Amino acid sequence: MAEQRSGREDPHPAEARGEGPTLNDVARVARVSRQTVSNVLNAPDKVRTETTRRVQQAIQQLGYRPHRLARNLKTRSSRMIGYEIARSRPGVINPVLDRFVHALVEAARDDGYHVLLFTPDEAGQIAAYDELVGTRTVDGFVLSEVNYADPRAIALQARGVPFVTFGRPDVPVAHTWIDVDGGAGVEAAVHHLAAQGHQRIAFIGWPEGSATGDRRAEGFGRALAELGLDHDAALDVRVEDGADDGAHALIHLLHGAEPPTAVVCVSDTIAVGVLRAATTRGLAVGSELAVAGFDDTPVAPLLTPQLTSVRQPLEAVAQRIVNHLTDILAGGAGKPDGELLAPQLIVRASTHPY
Amino acid sequence: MAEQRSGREDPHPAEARGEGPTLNDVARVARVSRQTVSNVLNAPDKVRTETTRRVQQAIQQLGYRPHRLARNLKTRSSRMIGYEIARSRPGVINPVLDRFVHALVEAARDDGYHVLLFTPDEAGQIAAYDELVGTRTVDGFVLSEVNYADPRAIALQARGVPFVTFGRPDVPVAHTWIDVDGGAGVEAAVHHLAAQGHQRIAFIGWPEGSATGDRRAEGFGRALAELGLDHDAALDVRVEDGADDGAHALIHLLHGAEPPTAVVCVSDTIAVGVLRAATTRGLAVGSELAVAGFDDTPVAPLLTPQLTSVRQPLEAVAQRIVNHLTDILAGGAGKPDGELLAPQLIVRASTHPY
DNA sequence: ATGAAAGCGCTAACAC
DNA sequence: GTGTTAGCGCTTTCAT
Repeated sequence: MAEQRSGREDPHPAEARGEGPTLNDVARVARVSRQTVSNVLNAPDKVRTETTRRVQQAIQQLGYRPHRLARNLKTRSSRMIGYEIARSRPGVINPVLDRFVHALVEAARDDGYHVLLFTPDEAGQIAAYDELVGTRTVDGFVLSEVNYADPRAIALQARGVPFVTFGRPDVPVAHTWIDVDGGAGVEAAVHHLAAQGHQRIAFIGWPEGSATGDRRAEGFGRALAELGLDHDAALDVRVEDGADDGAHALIHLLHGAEPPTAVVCVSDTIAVGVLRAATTRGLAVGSELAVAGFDDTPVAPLLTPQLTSVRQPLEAVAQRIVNHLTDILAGGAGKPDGELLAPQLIVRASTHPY
Repeated sequence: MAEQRSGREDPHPAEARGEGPTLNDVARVARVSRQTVSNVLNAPDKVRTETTRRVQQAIQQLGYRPHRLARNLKTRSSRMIGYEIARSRPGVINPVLDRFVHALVEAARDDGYHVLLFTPDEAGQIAAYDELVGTRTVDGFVLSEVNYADPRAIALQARGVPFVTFGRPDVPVAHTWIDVDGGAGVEAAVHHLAAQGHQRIAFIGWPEGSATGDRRAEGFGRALAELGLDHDAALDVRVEDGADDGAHALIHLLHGAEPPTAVVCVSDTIAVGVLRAATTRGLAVGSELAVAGFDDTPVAPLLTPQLTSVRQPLEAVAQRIVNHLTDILAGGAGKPDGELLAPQLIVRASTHPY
């Protein structure tokens, strides 16, 4: 027998649909209206304690969970953060993925967001970002490995899409960023080596043009100046990011008129090559030649000797990035802002003379 | 002046809302109904060419993109695949994250899905899966590193949630899985070593109880049997997954009555330790002691000497997993099914006598 | 404090 | 082929 009109009763109770229970089901069981249930969930102080209790119980009993899509459609937000996962390059130890992404996911979760991974297709990198924004699949982005004039940052900026970068722009602050002071990391390594008595300290960096690499290189120059050491151009070399490149660089350095007794590398990958070349040449790493790397990748403690390396506080970076981004998404924007975090030198046997 | 009533005209054109254009806007511009626009997008053959053209042009002109949330709410699917990202353990090289996750994202994208990353909170691992399913945030899951009687697989199975695993269950097929034949990988390594003339070949595996580890160990026994070699219990040891553990294991092996001339390791992490211990003892790896690892992690080619290792076809695994999962999600289920892929031995200097 | 009504943007039935 | 009519499950005015 049909109801006396009036749609009071939900014509499609959950059980009948083979789906989970809805707000309606909860409301019916708790004998309140839908909105009251919604209020219990989203504005608890608007509801009387007794009512709240009854609703909570109904929720419990039915195993109700709000339908995220429905909520998001109404709210006009996906509560999703996009992160582009880079293709892994063979022969290069990805310094970021493992720790950083996990930290990102954890931080996002604590702020009520999820992380959506994506990777560009033939349509191109920017198109991938546009697609995600256009379909409102994500609310904002986290960019890592940003470089000077990063095309992604420029595009997102132009479109007014919220994002925070891991890495800072060169222009005066235009968007919010978090970065690790790579220069300070190299500085710390050089000071550490000088404290061990080293006078001829070399730096093997990346070719000019990468923001990250250039700033680390600057730290090298700064440290030498602070220590009153000569900045010998012959001891400041640039190679691609590969172990073989590092090995060749070391051999080249050793062939110089006044070879270095210590080497700071811009990456662990390069340091691996340096270690190998040194060992091959019969140099005792640690005592005869000190070597430091950068990023403290998982292999650093596994090498022989264990590699001294500059560790980035990736967990803190991820945490701050998510905090800033969720702030922006919550509308509590404030001006774009930057934050520079300090890295930490992890000293191991490769820079110990004993 | 107000419209003559009748809601024919959308009272909220896109420009007025500061949001992107909607189906309505496109329909208005193309002078067709909403439904026709929807058909152009979802059932092109239902629409006349001429109409299609006009609609396409309107879409173009407005820069329209379907609102994913709205579509998903209607279709009752999120087109999202959940993947639990494991916390990175220090000192262990994660063999999976980098290549596998990227491949997963790429494969999912090609099938019209996105990958959502998550990690459990205090509520517990299974609770995290339940939450995602309950809120209908994801349509299904990919599980990696599954073990015997994996609690996640059991829980999802019980709830009827679609999922595919990387790794196979021990019980007769209950769900769809893809796996790499680890035993065959170890077998290949042993055969390769035997071909080099080695007779005393050792295996350093993980403690019993891990599906992956046990199967790799079985491959060792199988290979010895095939080669007619003795399965000397003293040459078949089990340690935790760490470089130090590998180093200790090798030292222990070398102290035996009849030490091995070759060692196959269940992981690259262990192999790193073996390499280190061998070098420390003055053993020439390659000629005096051959060493093989497993997983061909990014460090394998960076070690000295370069490490022979068994490489898993992670890209193919991801591809197959996503294909199966999207099939299931599309309703074209079929019976649960398994697929075993062959790994490939990458031979490098650590097992070469010259 | 609670309830009724409206509608987010889309697709699925069903008419025409 | 195309348009009309209903919602998907939720939140948000606005009454009460």
